[in-house]
This record gives sequence, C-alpha cells and structure tokens, in this order.
Amino acid sequence: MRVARKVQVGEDVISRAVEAFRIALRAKSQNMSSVREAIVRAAVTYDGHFSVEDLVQVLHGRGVAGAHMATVYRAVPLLLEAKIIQPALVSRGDRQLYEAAFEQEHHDHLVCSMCGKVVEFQSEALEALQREIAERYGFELDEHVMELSGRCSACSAKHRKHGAH
Amino acid sequence: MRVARKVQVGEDVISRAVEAFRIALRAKSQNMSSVREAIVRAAVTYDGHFSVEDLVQVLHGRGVAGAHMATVYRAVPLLLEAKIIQPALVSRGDRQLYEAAFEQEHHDHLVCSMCGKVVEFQSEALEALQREIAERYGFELDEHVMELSGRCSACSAKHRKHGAH
DNA sequence: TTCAGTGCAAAGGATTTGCAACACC
DNA sequence: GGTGTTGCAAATCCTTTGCACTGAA
Repeated sequence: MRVARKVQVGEDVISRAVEAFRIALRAKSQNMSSVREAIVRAAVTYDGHFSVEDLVQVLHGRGVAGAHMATVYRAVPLLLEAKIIQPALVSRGDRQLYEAAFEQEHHDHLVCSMCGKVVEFQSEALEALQREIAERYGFELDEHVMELSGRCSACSAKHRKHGAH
Repeated sequence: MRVARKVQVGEDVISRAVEAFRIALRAKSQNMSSVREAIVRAAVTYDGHFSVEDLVQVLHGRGVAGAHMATVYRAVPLLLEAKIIQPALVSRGDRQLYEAAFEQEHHDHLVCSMCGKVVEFQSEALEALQREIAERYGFELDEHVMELSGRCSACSAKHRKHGAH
C-alpha cells in the first residue's frame, strides 16, 4: 500500500545520521553504542512506516541478534529528539508508527479510509499557512501532525458503482 | 490549560444529540438505553477534551452509578460514527481523548509543547487548501487530523529569558 | 418474549521499568 | 573504573472481550 522509495539511502547519509545521533547523545551525556548505531541504520534505511517491532525484525534479520525490543523502545525518544525519525500515521489507534526523517523534506499523509493506501505529499502553501496561524496566536511553531483521510480514486469509483451514494 | 467554554450547552442541543444518536442506533438495529442517553449527555456537555475515564467520572458524579468503563468504551465507536464526538489531540501518545462534535464547527488545535496550553482555531483557508490537496491526488476528503505544536508566547518569553537560545 | 445492552472480571497487547550483567569513554 | 546501556522478565496501563444477567421494544 505504499510506493517504493525511488532511491536507495546512501552510506554517506547513514554515516551522517549516526554522527548526528552521536552528537545529540553527547549533549545529554549519553553514549553511542553498537546497538544504537545498528538501530539508527535500520531506521534511516527503512522504506516506509515502521513500528518498534518492525525495526526489531530488521535488526534480527541483519544478525544484530541482541537488539531487544526494550532497547529499541528506549532509543525511540532519543531518535525523535535528534530528528532521525518522526511519528507517522498518528491517528491509527493501534501501535505507533514512525518513519525516517533525517535530511528529508517534511511531508504529510493522505490515507484512503477504504483500502489503506497512503500518499505522501508536500505543500509549501500549507506550511506557510500553518506558520501564519501559529503566529496569529503568538506561538513559535516547531512541529505539526497532519493527516487527511478520505477515499482514493479507485475506491471512490468502486463505491459509486456499488450504488452506495 | 484550556479556556472555559463561553456558553453553556443548552438542553435543546442535548435533546437533539440524543435524538440523533437514537436514529443512528436504529439504523444499525441497535437501541437507545438510559445508560447511553446519560453517556451522550455527558459527552455533549463536557467542556474540553476527555478520556473514556473522564466521562465515567462525570457519570458517577451525576449518580449514574452504573455507567461502567466497558460500556463507555463500547459506546465510543457509535458516538464517533454518529458524529456526536470526535477524536482530539491524537498525537499524544497515551490515552485517546475526545471532544464534543455535535452541531459544532470543525476546528483544529495548537498545543504548547512546554506548558500544555491548547488553543482551538478555525481556518477556512486551511480547509480549502486541504480539499485542494486531496483533490490533486484524486481523493474525496472526509476527515482530517491536524495538530500544530510549538511554544506559546508566555513560554517563549520564559525560554528566552533563561538564556536558552 | 426476544434480542440487544450492561457489569464484571479476565484477557490482550503495546509500552515501561527494575535490576544484574556488560560495554563504552 | 565509573557511568551509561542492554537483556530479560515482570509490571503497567489502556482497551477489548466472554459470559451471565438485565432491560427495552
């Protein structure tokens, strides 16, 4: 339900992400470790939205047998703070999903409520409007979550054909 | 952390909400009940965002001793579907919150990441832009979640005074 | 009378935490 | 060597579910 990534994440990007994480950790007098490096690599190269469990699976698949679920859970807040990852599809009630955010343009999501298809989009006009609204209320904006949900064209057609509405 | 409601919810609004819920239930061959009516009243008149537990508290406070948590949990999907309530502050990781939605203009939220203050705002320009974006991707929009987060003016000032940044 | 609604308690599932062993600086 | 990190298992917390009983039409 998601278009594959166009380009592979380069080794250079990964290195920079690991380095950025190291610096963020140091600022909190915390340390980099081999497990944390593996987590960063897995997160940055993950194609699409992932749960903590998904990440653990990847780590296991890569032979980083030790990467325990609790460890990844403990790393998530740090990765978020360092902007290596960001929350995704927040409005789905079940488990929380994330996606890579390092050196990426911010984008939002459009989700089909029937088939689950997810489209990512980027709108400068939208971001500008959000900043303007925040400013109007005296806020210094630093993040936002936005998810549009509706029926994609395929599902709309199906819906109409079946006579509903 | 939230501005009090300007006007009390009138008895007429409550009656219409109860009636709307009755109709929605009937459409699914389900019935209204005294407990469900109490839940609707509590939800519609609740001032602000509430969790299922908050609602149960109110119900107990009103002497509807019987209103059990499980019952309210079971009522929530029905209330959502009937548009009596809607999800709110979805991006907060912990429990899901809701707010009254019956006969109300749609609005979004601006949340202060430091003090938790929540401001509700309504922007026609934003809604128009969202529809336009959805249309561009062939979606028929029916809902959206949007939460802006940043620092409110008071917290920004505090932040600057303390030298950070 | 019959089917749906409710309370209660137990189950589920994601996330968190305490603690002893281990790894990084 | 002294902290910080990890694995493991147990604990939490919100939410869901099975079942016997009660209530509404």
